[in-house]
Amino acid sequence: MTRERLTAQRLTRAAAELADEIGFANVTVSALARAFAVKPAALYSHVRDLQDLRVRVAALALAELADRAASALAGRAGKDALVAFAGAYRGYAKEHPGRYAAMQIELDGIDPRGEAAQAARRHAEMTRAILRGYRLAEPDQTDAVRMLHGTFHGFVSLEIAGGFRHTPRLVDASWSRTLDALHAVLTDWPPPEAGPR
Amino acid sequence: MTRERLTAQRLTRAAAELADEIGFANVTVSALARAFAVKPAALYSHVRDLQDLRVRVAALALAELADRAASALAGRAGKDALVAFAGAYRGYAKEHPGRYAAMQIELDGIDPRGEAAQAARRHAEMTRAILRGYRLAEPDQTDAVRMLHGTFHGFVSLEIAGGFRHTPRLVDASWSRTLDALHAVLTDWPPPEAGPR
DNA sequence: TCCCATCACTTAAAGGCTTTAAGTATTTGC
DNA sequence: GCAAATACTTAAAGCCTTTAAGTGATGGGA
Repeated sequence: MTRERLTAQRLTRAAAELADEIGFANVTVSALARAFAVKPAALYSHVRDLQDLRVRVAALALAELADRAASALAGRAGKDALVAFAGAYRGYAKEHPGRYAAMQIELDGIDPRGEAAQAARRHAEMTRAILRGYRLAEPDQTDAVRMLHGTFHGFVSLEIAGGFRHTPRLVDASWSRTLDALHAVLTDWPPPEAGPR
Repeated sequence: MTRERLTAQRLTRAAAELADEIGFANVTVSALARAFAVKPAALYSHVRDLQDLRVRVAALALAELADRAASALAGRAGKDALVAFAGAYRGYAKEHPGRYAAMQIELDGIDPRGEAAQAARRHAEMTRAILRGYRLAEPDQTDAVRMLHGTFHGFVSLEIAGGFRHTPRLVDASWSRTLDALHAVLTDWPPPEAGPR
């Protein structure tokens, strides 16, 4: 019974699977060891500790999402690109809620040369690429990047958390109209202090 | 030494304090018991279990935020109301990161007649009140409520998580411009499929 | 081919967490 | 002033993380 040897990569992938199945918060060294029919202590040769494992899952998810977003973006521009990128984001989050949750961990003390930080940079670059279609100059571009990121993340995480389930309106429809609204406001980005009224 | 008796309310309040200090994820029955110089088991007369404690903190936070938002909204309308509401939301989240995190727990299996669900309903009502200034009919109103909620939550939680710290631009400025953009798009809410280009 | 070192995992153990059950002491109501 | 309820402690089981030491298989060198 020469079972497959453990590696950090295999552990990370399995942890990501587990996260989608039982929730990111329930991904523990013990649970992962059980999945490999191995004692918990065995994992510590491959992964520093639980925190390390979780950061690895976050990095995996970030990279996967960046890949998917890049594919979605390929060959598109303008509103098309916006919708495709947003769709990739939302689709990934809904297919992989555990991985998505992993991405939300504090990325503060993370190695800026690590895979996670690199994937995060790819995301930012893609968002800026979308905005190129709208001809926004700095600092408007940065503001718009932040607004887009915030809107995507906020909408999707409220949707996953069930925050929209109390109103019958289809969430897909609201998502679509939210993208229409974002497109409109990017097309005609208002100057500062557009004035009340 | 007649120390103050424990109650669910006092525990909840202390847990909220603790959450802001050490992070919501680190609020445990043990830590809370320590704060009261009491054995962990003592808490179980007042609170069903850890999950119950956490839901109580979430409900407290939701109610506090609803109060603050209501004050901010009083006597305002139009963009003024939007900015005040959003400011209350962001201010609360930044002052009380632990409580804010508590609000993000799955509210799925929650008692719909409980304090938490009630506070959530107050939030939705206030958001709709803001939108009254923009004369949106259903289903646009629901879509806009979802977009606003999502944008506020997403922006603020990315900010707290440190997602904006890699660009020098002041976050306050981006927040302000994001509100300008929301105001603009609410003022001139685009019809469905506004068409690419 | 044999041996030895390394590797990959197990065993063992300490310490923290949640949660229940049973015990004790204090307070409360009559 | 006494009995009963209350409020907390003690005790214990079970699960978690993490480190250290142990074991057996593997594979490279002679």
